[in-house]
Amino acid sequence: MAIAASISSRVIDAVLGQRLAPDARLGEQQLAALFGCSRTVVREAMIDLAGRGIVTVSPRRGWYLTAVTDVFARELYDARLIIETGLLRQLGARGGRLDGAEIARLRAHLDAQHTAVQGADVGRRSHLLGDFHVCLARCLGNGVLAGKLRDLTVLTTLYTMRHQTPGDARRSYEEHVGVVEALAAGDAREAEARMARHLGTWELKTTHARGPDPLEGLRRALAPPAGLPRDHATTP
Amino acid sequence: MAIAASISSRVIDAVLGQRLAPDARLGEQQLAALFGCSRTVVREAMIDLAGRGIVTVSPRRGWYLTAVTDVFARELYDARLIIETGLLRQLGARGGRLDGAEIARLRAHLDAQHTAVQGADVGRRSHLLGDFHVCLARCLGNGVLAGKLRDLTVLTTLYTMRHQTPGDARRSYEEHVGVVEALAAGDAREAEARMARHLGTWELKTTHARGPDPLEGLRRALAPPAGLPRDHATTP
DNA sequence: CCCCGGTTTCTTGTATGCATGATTTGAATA
DNA sequence: TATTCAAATCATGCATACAAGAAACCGGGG
Repeated sequence: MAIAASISSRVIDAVLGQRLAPDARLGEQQLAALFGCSRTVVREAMIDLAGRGIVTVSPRRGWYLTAVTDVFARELYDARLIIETGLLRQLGARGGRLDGAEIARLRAHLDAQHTAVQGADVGRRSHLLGDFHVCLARCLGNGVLAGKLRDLTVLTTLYTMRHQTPGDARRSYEEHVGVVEALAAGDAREAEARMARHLGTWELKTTHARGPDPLEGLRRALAPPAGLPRDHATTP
Repeated sequence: MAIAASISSRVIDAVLGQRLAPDARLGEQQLAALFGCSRTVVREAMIDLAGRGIVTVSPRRGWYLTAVTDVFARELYDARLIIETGLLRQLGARGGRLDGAEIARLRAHLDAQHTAVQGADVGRRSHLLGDFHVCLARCLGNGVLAGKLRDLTVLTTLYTMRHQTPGDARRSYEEHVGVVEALAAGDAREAEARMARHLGTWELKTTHARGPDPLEGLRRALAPPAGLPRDHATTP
């Protein structure tokens, strides 16, 4: 059964690292061959991932990474905002603060993000920037919400890969630093506000891209080249 | 595959209705016979439930309903508080209010709770009182968090079945009424406060029962009868 | 009476085989 | 050339068979 968990984990890593895009096909046979096990084990992993919303099964057709719709993405961002600010708010309400070891862990994570942001590996960058939120939630002491947040982060990545946001990695990193610094200073309330702003800007970026336009993909792909006359139109 | 979902659903219903207690054994063979399918399908349901934390597998021994520990229960209550108050806070922050249809749905649910609280079916009572929170979350428009909340409610039930709280069903019902009335009046902020108080009292009830006492169950069971002399002690 | 060893039974873990249905391919036809 | 229909292909859905390990059971010895 550890094999199934490993498959799930590898798929999640691949998504976070942007090596797998939404609608990517995950054939049972292929994964079985790749991991040297039978379809039964692959199936367990797929069912697990499906329960977390990361893959979707089309009956008798196959398993695919879920394509996150706009309205669902809105729910995702709402959920993340509620969970992450809620955890920080709770820390503040209880007058608690993170101990040195946890602050150190967060700072180490920030260091990794820093080098990744300066590097060229866009997958690793995305992975670390997303994983920071999970790491923070875990430091805040709630494993249940941390686990859910990991799934939400994966789904968020699946969404942003399509609607490629500006991807201002540097800014995201700096906002992460701001949150950790507030926590290190023992100011949980400020950390909460900064996190709300951090997630809020994301939400805005996607909000302007909303609107019921099911032809978004086609429209973008088939848009006429700007500035060129339609010199090969079929109906003049 | 609909069969597997049905099995999961039936197990969840049984827990919410307190017809299955923690540590209850869920044998693959027995469930297969009961649902008229093969172990393969049962296995899918178990894996799904395991991913949601509702069942736990002991290798080569069997599947059991998870026994929620005290520290984990604390996380559960924290998570519920964050999610439920967060949803209400978000509604207030956006200045929105529930429309008539949703208020009506909540009121209908309250009616069902009312009759159940007065009735004798303790299972149905527990089921409805727990389900109210899920219904509310769904009315608040976030399916992701509503789904997670359902799982958390199941786990909460598994915990309270052991540490039988006073079970003040009437009071719970009245607090639910208070939340819905605030929502009907368009006062999301008040609804949030009432929900926080509602969940807070629960948390208190379990908090006083906390403390690292792994012998709690034994101690309670083997406590000497008050007032009676130990006239049959083995060592006089 | 209690304890210890082997055996038996019962459970899940994994692989495999067949059924079913969706998709694609191909040729025949208007 | 475009279209339609049948057959082949390929994927998952489900059941079953076997392997492996855990717990229970039973007999013998102290």
